[in-house]
Amino acid sequence: MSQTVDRALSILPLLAEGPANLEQVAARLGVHKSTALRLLRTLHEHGIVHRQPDQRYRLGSRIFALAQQAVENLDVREIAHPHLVELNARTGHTVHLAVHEEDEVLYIDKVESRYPVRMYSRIGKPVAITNAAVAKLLLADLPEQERRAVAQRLDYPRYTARSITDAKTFLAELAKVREQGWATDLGGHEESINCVGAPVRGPDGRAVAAMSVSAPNVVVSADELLGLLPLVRRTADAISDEYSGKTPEKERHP
Amino acid sequence: MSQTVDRALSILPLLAEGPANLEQVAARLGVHKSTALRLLRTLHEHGIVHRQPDQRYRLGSRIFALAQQAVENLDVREIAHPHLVELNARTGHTVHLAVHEEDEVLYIDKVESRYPVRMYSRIGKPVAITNAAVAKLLLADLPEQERRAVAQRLDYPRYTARSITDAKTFLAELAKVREQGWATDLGGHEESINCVGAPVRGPDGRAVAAMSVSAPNVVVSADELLGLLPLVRRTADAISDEYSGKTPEKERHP
DNA sequence: TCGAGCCGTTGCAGTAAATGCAACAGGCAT
DNA sequence: ATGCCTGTTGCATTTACTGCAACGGCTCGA
Repeated sequence: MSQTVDRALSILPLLAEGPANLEQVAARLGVHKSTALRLLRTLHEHGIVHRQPDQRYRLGSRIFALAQQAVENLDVREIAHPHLVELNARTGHTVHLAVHEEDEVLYIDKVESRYPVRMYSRIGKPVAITNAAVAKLLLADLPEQERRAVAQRLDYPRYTARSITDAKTFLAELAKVREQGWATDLGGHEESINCVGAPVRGPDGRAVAAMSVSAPNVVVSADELLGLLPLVRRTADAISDEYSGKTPEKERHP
Repeated sequence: MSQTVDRALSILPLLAEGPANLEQVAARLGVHKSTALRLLRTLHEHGIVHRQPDQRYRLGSRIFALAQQAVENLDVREIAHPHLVELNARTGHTVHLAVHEEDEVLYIDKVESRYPVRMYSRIGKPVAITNAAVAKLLLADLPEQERRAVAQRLDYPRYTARSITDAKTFLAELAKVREQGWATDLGGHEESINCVGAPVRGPDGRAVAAMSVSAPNVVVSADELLGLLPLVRRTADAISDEYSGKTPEKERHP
């Protein structure tokens, strides 16, 4: 739409490949040297572009600062909420969103089941970290050393007969979750409740949150709940994409 | 220099603060809505700006992708080299640059001492990881869990009487190094050789490399070498800034 | 149901601002 | 010293950016 800006922005991916001098930039833009110079100057004034001692141009610190500030000011909950609502509308079950924080995993959003039977949980409340699907997802994403250390520190209460009650089993479960990219909790926390969940990832690929769908046995069987897995994963991926600022393939013709 | 580009770039820090709609952007730029719209469109086409479902604008994934690609294609050695040469010119001693890679710390650049007595080292060769100043610096920067795990895995050869020979001592030394932001090796690897070093940090604050000045006892005493510390640190910081694309305060009037 | 208000979008005419040219300048190597 | 290579500047041309005003879609309230 705006030619000047268009040209200026086209410089960025070019410089991301590595340092380049004025002539190279001008050549790849297909413009006169003087034009390229003025564009680079403007980018330079904004700190987007950095000038090396050898006069060549590179991407500058401002790019890093902007990227960092942008993620800091992003609110997962705000972005995720509409997706959670939609998933709840489609399935009718309780949907949770959780984050990891200092050896705890906390619910930060929840959309209640439309069925009369509901499970107990509250926004801001720590989850059953050794069994909840969202906890497995978030801990599975940690680097190996830290994952092992955390697993050692935890308590393993036997909520039910199917609870995970030791670090070794837990780590094995995390490895599986890490591998497959989704997690379940089949009666490990509350006897009659099953969950299936998937991670929400940020622009760097790390899990920033996790979401799950929970339902009691009496409403749907574990197998039926697992049938929702593709939908849950698609939802989580959609949140990830939106959180990362990715624009999905949409508009074909204007 | 270029008004259009200047305005377009001014939008970025504004959006980094959080999502904003067209009017807000136009207002803060001091331009007509239609002008802001066209700028945002251009930014959008380049993926720099993302449009949320609620029509508001945010920074897009391209920012993150660019920042990431830029650091990947950056060569610390290339940037550091002139600084190392200058430091060597000023001090006369051997200057090393090293990086951390899979439980090893490797020399990736070296500027030889001007004195006849030289120390043995080679580019590409692993350093004495339990004693070298550069190794301490790079390992001290790891997250605590990983640092502990690495320390356990290492061997602790007794090169000299002053070598570090156990994990506990090593971890204590790393903690000290982490705290003070610089490191030494006083005869821990070779009896008669002392080193003093400082870390090179990337835009995110993590150490991407470390550099050191080494000299034999017969040329300068350990105390004299320590006198070079401020210079070494300034050099390392200068490399860090340049690596991160920071432009130091320079030009006052054009 | 209708209408008012809010915001984003579009077409257009005027002109400001970007472009390319050509000449200059500074550095480096021959 | 001299020539080449690359970045920089002043200027005339005209392109393409701007602001205006009118339109359109949507939401909210009467």
